[in-house]
Amino acid sequence: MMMYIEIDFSSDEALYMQLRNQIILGIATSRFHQGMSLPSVRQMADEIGINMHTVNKAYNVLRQEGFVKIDRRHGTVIAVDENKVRALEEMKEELRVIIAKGSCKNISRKEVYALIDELYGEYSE
Amino acid sequence: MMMYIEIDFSSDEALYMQLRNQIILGIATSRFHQGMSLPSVRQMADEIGINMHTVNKAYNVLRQEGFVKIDRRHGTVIAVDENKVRALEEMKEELRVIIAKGSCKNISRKEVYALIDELYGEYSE
DNA sequence: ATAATGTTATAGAATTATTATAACATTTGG
DNA sequence: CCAAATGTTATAATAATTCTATAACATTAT
Repeated sequence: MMMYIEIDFSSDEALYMQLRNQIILGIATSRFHQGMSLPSVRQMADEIGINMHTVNKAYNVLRQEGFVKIDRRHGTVIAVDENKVRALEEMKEELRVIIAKGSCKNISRKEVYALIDELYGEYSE
Repeated sequence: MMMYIEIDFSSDEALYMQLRNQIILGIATSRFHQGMSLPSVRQMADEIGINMHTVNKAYNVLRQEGFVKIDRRHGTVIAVDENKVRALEEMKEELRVIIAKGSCKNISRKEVYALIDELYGEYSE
């Protein structure tokens, strides 16, 4: 099954992080849904032209972050763990410097709201 | 002049990025203001116990991002370049995966607004 | 049984991050 | 004018991370 994952080999972002991001974006846009199996590490590696271990690393990051469950029987399956408290804490830390940067550049709260709305528009609802 | 920069040597984040972040946070919280000189690369390196070149790297990233100007005469000086269009574009890209992650975890737009408000509260205004 | 799964181990190459010296031209301060 | 300080550049070495390459393993699906 084709996943149509886009990897930019000239990017400075690590391949396993690009893959991790693509899968998170895929879940957010409902291309990937709860219970759906991801290709095996070997299939995914073949499809996008990278090494098996790089895929494995991405899958394990996703497991650590509560986006998939990895089971010997069914491979890697989308399974979003909704620990909202933890997710909110993580988001706050991830936003800290980004918002500081915006504040320095005189970006208002409402302008950030608008960006949030744009992005939420691209995702669910 | 003491800058009270906090570096975590056990963090997985690169030292030069930690320093870059601390300075951006310092500007956002008005600890550092427009026109203020940062310590020379050698002084800063001594103060926080890292190498001169690592500081130099951080300063050059900050210059690239429009937070300081580096002048042979006055050293490195806080000078925020307010290219708002560019800043908004950068912020949108930085938010993309973070918001996708939140959307997966059922974090609502309003909950993100609240986080933004909390963080803006820590900064200017 | 055969094939496919994730996992583990080992090894090597490539890139990045960090430190260490040293030197340079320029500019500041006494 | 002279000494000290500035950012910059060069070179080198070490460490850590990233990515690839094989190979093998136990478990599970068909």
